[in-house]
Amino acid sequence: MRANTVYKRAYNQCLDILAGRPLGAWPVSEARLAGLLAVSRTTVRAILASLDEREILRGAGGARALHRLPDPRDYFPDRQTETVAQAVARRFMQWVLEGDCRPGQTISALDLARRFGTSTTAVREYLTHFARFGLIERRQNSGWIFVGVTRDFATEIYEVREMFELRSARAFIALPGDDPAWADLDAIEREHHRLLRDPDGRDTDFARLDERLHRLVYDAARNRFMREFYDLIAFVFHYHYQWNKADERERNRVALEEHLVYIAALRSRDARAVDAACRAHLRTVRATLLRSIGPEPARAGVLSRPASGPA
Amino acid sequence: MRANTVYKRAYNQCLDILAGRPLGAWPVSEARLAGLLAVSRTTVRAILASLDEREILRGAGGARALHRLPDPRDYFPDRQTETVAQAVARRFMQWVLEGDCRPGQTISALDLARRFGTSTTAVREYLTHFARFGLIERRQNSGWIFVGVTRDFATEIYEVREMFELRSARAFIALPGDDPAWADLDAIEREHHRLLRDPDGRDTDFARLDERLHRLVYDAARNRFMREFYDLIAFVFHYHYQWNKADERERNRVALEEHLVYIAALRSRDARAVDAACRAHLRTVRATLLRSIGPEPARAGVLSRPASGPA
DNA sequence: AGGCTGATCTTTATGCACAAAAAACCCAGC
DNA sequence: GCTGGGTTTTTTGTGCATAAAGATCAGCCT
Repeated sequence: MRANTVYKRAYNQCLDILAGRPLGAWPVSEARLAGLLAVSRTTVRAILASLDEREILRGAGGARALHRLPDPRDYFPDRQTETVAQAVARRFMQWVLEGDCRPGQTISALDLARRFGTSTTAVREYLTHFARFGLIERRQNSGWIFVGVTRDFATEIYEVREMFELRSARAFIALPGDDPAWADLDAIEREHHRLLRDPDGRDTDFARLDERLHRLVYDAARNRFMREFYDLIAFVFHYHYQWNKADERERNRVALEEHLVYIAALRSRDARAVDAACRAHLRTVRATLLRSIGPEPARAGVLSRPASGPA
Repeated sequence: MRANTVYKRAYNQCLDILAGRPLGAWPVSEARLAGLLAVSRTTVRAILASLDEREILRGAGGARALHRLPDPRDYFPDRQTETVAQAVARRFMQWVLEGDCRPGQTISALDLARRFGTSTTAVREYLTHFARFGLIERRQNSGWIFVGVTRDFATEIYEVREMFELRSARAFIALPGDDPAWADLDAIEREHHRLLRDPDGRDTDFARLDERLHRLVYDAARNRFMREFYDLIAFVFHYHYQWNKADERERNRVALEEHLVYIAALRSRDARAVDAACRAHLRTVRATLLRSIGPEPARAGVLSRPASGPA
């Protein structure tokens, strides 16, 4: 049976709104509340009915009034406000990143469904969606194969990334001076200096900042294909990041320095300098990734072994 | 209930094999037959049992013998050998190309399921898969929207296409002289001359030849992301081709001429000439596409007005 | 030994029917 | 034109049946 997560999320959100209100009249129409919570009126009615039953609200229509303030026990726990699809996505990522999953390994949808406590349909839906990244492949009537980030995969992705990012950087320096992207760039630069001064931040601080900078550049291209491609890059980055903790501190420092050169080049609007800084940085990043993957095992053992049957 | 299309397809294929055999001994092991038909031994066993029941085969193991030749009535009709997934894909394409679908229109999975005579699950699976092209978008808890080939979409796709194709063409001219791609290129060139001499071929002849040439170039990049991107280009090309029949003959002639220049440049291995020819051709193609889309209605009505299709 | 065959058994993918959640629709009354 | 009530449709998710793949094993022939 389908879970009513939309209702619960919207209900919680509604409590937040009410929490800041004085007791008494609160004449908000169903339609207006629906717009506010970004849900349908059907859901709003369910919420109002529930609030009425709990005697938080009273009356109807223009005569609706806030009767008592909500307290923490009125809220639904966070766990219950997550869609099944979201839960599957989260748990799959977690499962992959925990490393139970090696390149060339087969993935059983049924097994994942049991692991995640959902139906196979939910898992299947996620896998078909995730397959767009090319990290998993479907074997007809058989199952899924985790391709993983092989050496070829990494090389190919970085070939495309270089093209896209150079192009985007060119578009970036062509942005008008009053474009909000420039302010974002300033903020990002400040964060870089902060992180360089205090390198003891959490692991994810650098990763997040890195993504923020590159996405900002990518967005300048105003091209949905380039933008979407960055989703893949980001995943590969995080995936690889999880696996290669060696020299992490030093690597991050180098990357931050390169970013600062890149940022300065962007601000100078000198196309040649931008190209150089971008190329240099991407070369470093690619080298790091390839090093963490290690040498390819003679091109044979990746896909040939698990394919014992006629597939 | 799951349909046994794999079995039926393999069964038909098996009849084909038997049709060319003399009556008498036919000692082919189950495992070998499984490899031959590219199915599991479980399916082979079902096929053998069926052939035995119909008295086409007799005996077992080394003593298996062909008792009578199969006749046309033994075959399963083609209609039944198609997977549900394949059927949905085919019928969706047909539905889109028939033009029941305008940019900005919502798509109901339930409606499609009824139309195609399948379950909603099959349709959903296909839609999530097809969404990778960006031609349709999912609205959470609501449905799908057919984005279609808008002016922005076309501009963005061609920006990427130019990057990819220039890169691929560069890779192409770096191929060793004995690479089979050169022979393919020769064959494609001959087809071009044939089509120019006899322009009364079927509509799809040109489309197919165009795809063959461009895919050949793309493959030279040895990059899965570029290769996959061509799937999208091909779809957009066919989609648009369906809608713009004006000046078709003349457009095709121009394209064929440009292709010949492109091919000559590739064979000359002159990077500059290749760039020029490739750029010139892509400019033409993009202009054609944009003309067929028509002017964008002031950036506002894209999603609000269901009218103003690509025709 | 070791690979092949045929038989039996187990597991997984595929596809559908169905239930509830949530959106979308219609409509009278103000 | 907005409000709120009732109704219809669609999406989301689950459970389940069957097709098909995969695993296991005893016998048999080199």
